Amino acid sequence: MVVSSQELAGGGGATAAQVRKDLSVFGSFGKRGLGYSVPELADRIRGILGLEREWRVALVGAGRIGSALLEHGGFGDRGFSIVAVFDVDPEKVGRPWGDSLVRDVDELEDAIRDEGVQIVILAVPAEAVHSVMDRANRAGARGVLNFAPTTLKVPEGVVVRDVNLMMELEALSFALSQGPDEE
Amino acid sequence: MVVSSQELAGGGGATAAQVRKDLSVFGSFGKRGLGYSVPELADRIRGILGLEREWRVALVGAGRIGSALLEHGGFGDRGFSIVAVFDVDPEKVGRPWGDSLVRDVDELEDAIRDEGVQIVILAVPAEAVHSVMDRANRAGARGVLNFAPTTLKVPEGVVVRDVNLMMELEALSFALSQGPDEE
DNA sequence: TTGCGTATGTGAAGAAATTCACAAAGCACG
DNA sequence: CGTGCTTTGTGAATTTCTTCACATACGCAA
Repeated sequence: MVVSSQELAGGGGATAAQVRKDLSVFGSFGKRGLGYSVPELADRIRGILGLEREWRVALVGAGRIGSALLEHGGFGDRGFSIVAVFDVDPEKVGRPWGDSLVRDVDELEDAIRDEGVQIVILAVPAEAVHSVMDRANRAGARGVLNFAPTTLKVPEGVVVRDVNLMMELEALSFALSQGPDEE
Repeated sequence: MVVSSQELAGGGGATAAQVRKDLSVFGSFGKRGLGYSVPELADRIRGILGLEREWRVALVGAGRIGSALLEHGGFGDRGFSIVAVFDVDPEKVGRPWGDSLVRDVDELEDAIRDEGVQIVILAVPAEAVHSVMDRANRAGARGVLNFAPTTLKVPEGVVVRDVNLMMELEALSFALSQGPDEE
């Protein structure tokens, strides 16, 4: 099974040349006159994205966002293991969560160290984000997926991705305001 | 109260020149030697983003993602009104949801037309996304916020934003794999 | 093995975005 | 009013990203 840069481009919103150039950054694994072998391409991309290894993930905040993540599932398949879940609420601490139990957020540092957590998902209120993140970083976590509407100031070497629903809606609002009917 | 481009840049990850150039696209509202008046700037930005008007939003999929949205709140304050919630599950239809009730997804087109919905939030399984989106578009919705892991092919004039948690994690994975320890 | 059709990989050209750098403009103070 | 200090707004320079275009390489068939 084989796929051309043309086809790859068709799926997303890119051009064939774009696809080829992007892939070429990581080496040249395509057969001229033929295209890219799908299994090989998939392997290469997994390697590039670092999905070959297992990533150990901690979820902080056992609220709805956390539930939504759990429901979605499919993380394990892609190499992301949620190894611990934390909350401040004594009501929630001790309750079952997937395969494990919700732990008190006080145990965060220890757990990160003990479990070798590299990535922390922050599903906590904006006020709490900074302190949690600092503690997670100090304990050795270097990746953060942040759902709170805050711009984080992070230490060197820490990578943050923000998911901000309000911003997404605002982007829609902007795009629609520019639309043909409006201007 | 006044703020300089320098300060604005400090908050996010941009430079002062960047901020000034971006703002200048939409006109020049800043006082030389002084900076930008915060209230005026806020007003202008609201205007640019189209947040002055009310946007009418429908949520399709009364699952955890929907709950997370509801919990988050603050939409009304920013001009986004969730005017209807839909689901296929007969269990869920008829249940209360915020101020309203969950409606059957069969009513989608009618409701969009009747309520003047412009934006649809898709929190449904990947398989269902296309059919729901097509119907929403046909009924007049022009903005889509999609949580399903699918690349949507959309008609002219429709704006889509994707929120894909797996991709965010993969981006973290990639960034961490490039990190100082690794290469 | 030679020739043909196809699709990659990549320099070079072109477009877009970012940064630089500075004139013009406002405020404060005497 | 004039001098000095500050910060905008914006052309020009620079960097980054995208597209073009074509030589190169592969498969296949005869």
